[in-house]
Amino acid sequence: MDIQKALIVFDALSQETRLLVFRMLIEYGTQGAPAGALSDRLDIPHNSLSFHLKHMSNAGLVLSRREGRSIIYSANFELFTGLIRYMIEDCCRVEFASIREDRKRGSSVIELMNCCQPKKEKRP
Amino acid sequence: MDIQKALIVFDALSQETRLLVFRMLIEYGTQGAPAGALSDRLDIPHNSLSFHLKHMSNAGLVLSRREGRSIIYSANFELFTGLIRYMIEDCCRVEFASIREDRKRGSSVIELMNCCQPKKEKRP
DNA sequence: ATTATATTTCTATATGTATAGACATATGGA
DNA sequence: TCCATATGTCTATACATATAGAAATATAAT
Repeated sequence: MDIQKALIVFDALSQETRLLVFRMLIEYGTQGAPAGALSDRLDIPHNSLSFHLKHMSNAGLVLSRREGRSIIYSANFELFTGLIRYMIEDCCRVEFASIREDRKRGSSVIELMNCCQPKKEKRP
Repeated sequence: MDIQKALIVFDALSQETRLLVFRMLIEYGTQGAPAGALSDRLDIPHNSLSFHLKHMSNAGLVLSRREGRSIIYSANFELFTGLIRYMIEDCCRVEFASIREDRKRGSSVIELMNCCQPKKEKRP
């Protein structure tokens, strides 16, 4: 993940309909759900939803496949976790967040500090 | 962090100038940097930068304080880590990411699964 | 083949956003 | 007070985006 890709993904996540769709797709897991189910559940006209799904698809945030008459969309978890890694590695300081690989478990372990309000020092 | 707040922060991060500014502010740590330093280093007219700093400030992504003639901006790390927590808690499945509190260390520990091939990049 | 279903594409329109010049405000120093 | 410095606000403009009706495409069922 580089900054250009991160911008595209942040943009895809910065619109209410799209974030709602993404969260809903997460419920459906890797199996995904047809566009119509999302359209019905979110009460969004099918053509408007199609516009946003295309936007998310271009950003790589969702994957799609045809099954009969339906097109099944699913969340791209790998891209999403890639964005989280980018945020830790490129947009955080070690004092606030660190990341290390746990190869045995095949995972990245992130430690996020519970920083209180950054202390403002008063000048005499 | 709720969905409305997350949308505002994603939006603030979805524009190149703003993401560059945020990353630069992270370099400066909690101490921050005056608007002019950012304007100079990024070669952006001061009024354009002011527009984006105001945008980021409204989103809560940066904090500011006056020091003499300068206005010092700093990254709001707490908000940023709050967004990461939101992404894990509300936008991920347990199969792909989990979060737990380590109260002794005062931190949240996130485990991100490497869905496919583990990709590791070192920060400079 | 014809029709119904599922979704996308086309189109127009309304709204939001980024940019930068010109001007305004706030502070500190001479 | 006057001036330079640092930053913000106003304004116009160009560009991007969201929305939804209408039409088009692809598939399945009859």
